[in-house]
Amino acid sequence: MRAMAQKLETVESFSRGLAVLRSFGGVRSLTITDVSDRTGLTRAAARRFLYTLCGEGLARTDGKNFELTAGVLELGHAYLSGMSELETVRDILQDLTLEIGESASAATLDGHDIVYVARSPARHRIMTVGLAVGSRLPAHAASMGQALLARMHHNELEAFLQTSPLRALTPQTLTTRAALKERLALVRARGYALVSEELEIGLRSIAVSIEGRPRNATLAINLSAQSARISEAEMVETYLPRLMHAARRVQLSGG
Amino acid sequence: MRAMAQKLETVESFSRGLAVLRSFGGVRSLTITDVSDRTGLTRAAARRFLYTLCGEGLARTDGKNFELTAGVLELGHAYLSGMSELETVRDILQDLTLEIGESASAATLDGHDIVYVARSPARHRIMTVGLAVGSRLPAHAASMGQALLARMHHNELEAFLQTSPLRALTPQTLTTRAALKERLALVRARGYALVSEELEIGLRSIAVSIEGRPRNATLAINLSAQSARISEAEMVETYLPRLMHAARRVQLSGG
DNA sequence: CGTAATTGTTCGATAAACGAACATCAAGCC
DNA sequence: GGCTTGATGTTCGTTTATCGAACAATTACG
Repeated sequence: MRAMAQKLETVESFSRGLAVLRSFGGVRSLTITDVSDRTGLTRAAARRFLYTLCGEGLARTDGKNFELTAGVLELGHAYLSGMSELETVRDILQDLTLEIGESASAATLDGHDIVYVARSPARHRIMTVGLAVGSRLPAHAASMGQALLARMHHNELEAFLQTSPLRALTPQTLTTRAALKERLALVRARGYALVSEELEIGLRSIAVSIEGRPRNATLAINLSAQSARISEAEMVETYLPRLMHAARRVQLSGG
Repeated sequence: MRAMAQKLETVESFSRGLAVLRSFGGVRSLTITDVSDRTGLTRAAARRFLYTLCGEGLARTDGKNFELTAGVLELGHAYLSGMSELETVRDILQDLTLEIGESASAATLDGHDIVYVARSPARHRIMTVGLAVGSRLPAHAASMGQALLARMHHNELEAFLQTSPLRALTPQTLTTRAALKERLALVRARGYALVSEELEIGLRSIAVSIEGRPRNATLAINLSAQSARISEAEMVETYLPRLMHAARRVQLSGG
């Protein structure tokens, strides 16, 4: 798609503006010069885009510092509100959490990452970084990522592997194409992805993909737990049946 | 802020692009002509912006229909990730839900709406429309909205009332400035906002705002229940103490 | 099949966006 | 306090990015 953009007319100022919006990631407040540094735009350009965001109600300024407003969430909401099945997915995930006492999530693939689209957290946090809708994690190291990659057509998967860094997050992360391909073959054979300590030390999760969805709207759901609390065998034995039942419910709901 | 934009240099193409992005709200898939109709842009302009979104990985197309991708969530995430206190807020809301068995939420004001920034849903859904982070509701009819409006400075509140439609969502909604002002005075005097069936028939909720936050970063939390399950008096007696305790925890956490 | 309407696209013209230069502010030193 | 230097914010003539009218392609209907 990025290659495609080379041949078709686009609006460069829109891209630049989006870069300005993204430059707020992780920080609350930025000056014109901060944004200029983060985006590579001139201060004059950064200023114009920031004032545009303010004019749209997406940012505010005290004259020196700029902050995004909650109105920005409306942009993400444009995507979520187009997914009519998402309410049902949330309810089903919540049932899972009540039943099992562990966090349940749904994610889709975007580039080399999974993106969380729904979450039902358990009371006890198990990852060092809190996850929310919109959070991204490297697909190769995440159970939902592997479940979705396993379903990709061969050419698509090759393209993914050619361009994905396969970064090591822990000593357990699969960082070679051969290792990941072997794992994905196993995922395909078993019908689920089980990931232990590849994403984070102490984290184990199991995922399945939702069948019957269009190729460009794939979705996976998972359950995560601390690896000290449950063995792989036990996760398969006690979590997997319920997870597959939930997946079936999502599928039957038109999800 | 919108008036301010008249005097300052902005990038009109960025605004137009954002309008294209927003035009996907509520639908999954749009053609060039659909977007043109929804935004008032020419088909040629709509096409350029759509292809820009595709080039940024925020949309994809089969050559005819365009859909947003999950990458759009990254834009909303730019706002959420700048709120360092949000993880703690989520945890605290979840404690509330576990304790009481009802949905707990946090929201901020944006224009005439509240915008949900965190949610801990109860198992039983109580509103006809599911809420998620990024969901917006009219502030005047929502308990968190009233809690936040009650804390506004006089001039600010007057400006809000001058421009807000005060739309009736139910026969109980407060739709006159006088009625709303009277309610807000009561909210101020009591220290909490109690809203019954003003937002939706069958829905009762109680909210408090978080003290000690900067004027432009106000936050409120609430508990919602079916009005048939709990009376106003009982909500005040059993929910309010816990809600205020949670608010205190949020405040002390730097939230 | 032929016609009309609708939808998607091209490219010369225009005006929107650009950034170099200027103005203002802040910090440090005497 | 005054002066100098460096950093930050802004202005406006110039440039080029974006524009939409007109054309091409596709679809729908009789």
